[in-house]
Amino acid sequence: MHQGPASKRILITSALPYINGVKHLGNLVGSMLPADVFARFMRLQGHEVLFICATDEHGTPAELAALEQGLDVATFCREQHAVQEGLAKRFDLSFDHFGRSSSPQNKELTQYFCRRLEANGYIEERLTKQVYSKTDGRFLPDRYVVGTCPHCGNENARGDQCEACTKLLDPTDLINPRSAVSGSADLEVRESKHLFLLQSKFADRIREWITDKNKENWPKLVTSIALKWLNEGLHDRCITRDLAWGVPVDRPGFEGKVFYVWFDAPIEYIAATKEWADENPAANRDWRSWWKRTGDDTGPEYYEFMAKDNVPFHTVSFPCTIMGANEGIETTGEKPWKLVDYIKGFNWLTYYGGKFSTSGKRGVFMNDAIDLLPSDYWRYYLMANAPETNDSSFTWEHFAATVNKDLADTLGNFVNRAFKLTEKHFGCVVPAGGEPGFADKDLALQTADRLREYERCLEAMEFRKAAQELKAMWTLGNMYFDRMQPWKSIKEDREQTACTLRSAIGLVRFYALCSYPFIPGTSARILEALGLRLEDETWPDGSWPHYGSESVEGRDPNWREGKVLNYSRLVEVGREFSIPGPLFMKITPEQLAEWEDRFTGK
RNA sequence: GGCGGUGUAGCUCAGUUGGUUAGAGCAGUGGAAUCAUAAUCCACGUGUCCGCGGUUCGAAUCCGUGCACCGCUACCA
Repeated sequence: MHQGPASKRILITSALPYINGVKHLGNLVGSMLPADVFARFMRLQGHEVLFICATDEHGTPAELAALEQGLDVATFCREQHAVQEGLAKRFDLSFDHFGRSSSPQNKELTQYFCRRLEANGYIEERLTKQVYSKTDGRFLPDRYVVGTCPHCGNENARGDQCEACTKLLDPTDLINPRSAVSGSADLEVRESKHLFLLQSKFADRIREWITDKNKENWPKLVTSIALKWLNEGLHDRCITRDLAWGVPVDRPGFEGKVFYVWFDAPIEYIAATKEWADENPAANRDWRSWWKRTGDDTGPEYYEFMAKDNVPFHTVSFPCTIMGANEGIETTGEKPWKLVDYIKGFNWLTYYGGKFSTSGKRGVFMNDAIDLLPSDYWRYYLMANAPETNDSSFTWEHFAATVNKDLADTLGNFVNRAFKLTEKHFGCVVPAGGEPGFADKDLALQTADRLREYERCLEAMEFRKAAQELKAMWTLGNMYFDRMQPWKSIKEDREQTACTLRSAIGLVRFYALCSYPFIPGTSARILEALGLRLEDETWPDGSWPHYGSESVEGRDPNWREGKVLNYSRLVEVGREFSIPGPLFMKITPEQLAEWEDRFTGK
């Protein structure tokens, strides 16, 4: 892939999947997958992209999951990281680096940010009271203390809230409190010293930042969640915990304490970039250049992808960390750290209208999905139905219908009929002869309009609409076939038919490239059938063979220089191809029934 | 309890600042075609825009209210 002259630097991060267990399709479509589609689009356009993700490894759930499996937490995390990295590969998630929040780099940077914040007066020591379980030998987060609700008598109320009567609770409100970890009732309240980040001091600055002009094109979901937090009043936030697993607090009197997972997790975006640089010293990767503003220049464009549960931490908490650390940073000879330029937030993907649930094993998980079907099936379906402006519902019926109709029947079948028909009459060689006529130019113009809209949608990260445009472009190929009827014209005009089939094969190459962000595996298969390599390809634009303005001018009010591609010249005459066979297998009614049954929906 | 979101065609969803006969895809019905994975293409929408009330020349859109579902409520992440 070539880097164009107008090349931009684009930093993309996906919300970090939590280490605890395999992620489900909702997690995938909410951050990692759309970020990947965007990264692939931008790379193919010739921009310099750095795409960062990592596992979020700290926190109580990781410790407890390790305990349950009889592993020490470090081993557990190492294993689970490998599992998630393997799944990311199988879904063709093209991270430049898939890091770990437990890395030394993150330890170093987390401690650094805390020091910067303290230097600027944003850190305060406070005494807190917390429940300690002697049997478990640990402090318990509020919701890991269970007992009888004083309001409704529910015997399994959690220490933060009773789920039966929805009343908010303190762990000390509970009658007969016990540990959710061991069931032990041997609990006591102990005092503990902790660090607080004085977020309340940032309220005005965060509000100003979130409401400035540049945020007007952010998803409404994102700004409204941020404003909700601001309107409720920013609380100072405890950023340390009495746990063994995490980034240690490097401060006298804080031995045995670690930073709160939500403090160190976003910093891992930066730390993972350093991991990426450190893993290949010979490449001289300048990780700071991705995270620093440089003089008047604001540095790279930075995009974050996440589901709505993550939005507060990326619109409020992490920006506080960055803003607080940046104060007076010039005096240390350092440049300021970058704030995010665009947050793409997603709603929930539901499973038959209900919640995907890891603990309840409800829904479809990445490992199960990828064992059933190749990644492109999932990638296309999920992005075409991404929960962008609203929650959206996964059902097996809908999934099967989409795969069968769009991928197998519209795209797969078009590619197959183009290859098969050419083979039948000319062999597996791109045929010579003929000249494009009215219908060819009509196809080119219509496709150009679709392509322009498709590009606009992808740039704007409107993935659902982008998928619609993509499918519409595939349909134009089928329409072209039905209009030209090469199976009929071959009997009267072999030259003209050669041109038609050559154009169809040109369309095939075109589809391989423009579909690449969504279905990279299929793109690769198509290009391979044509004897082409992705590394040599570019986004279909003016550098591709196109009609000169005189050819179509006067007929088209939407004429745009260099964008109306001449499909009869997209693949050169005489090039040999192979027939890849069906690109997509249809999902049968039997499979559908079996999967619905196995993944207990409804 | 508080806050927020959602409720649009059988299904999944779009509907920019209120502006003519409310949209797309799928499903369904009819037709054309037969190169292809029985795949394609064309045509076809009488929808109390959740209910009620209000503002307005005009409301799916704004306001009030009721109902239903969902989420968050800061120590799960």
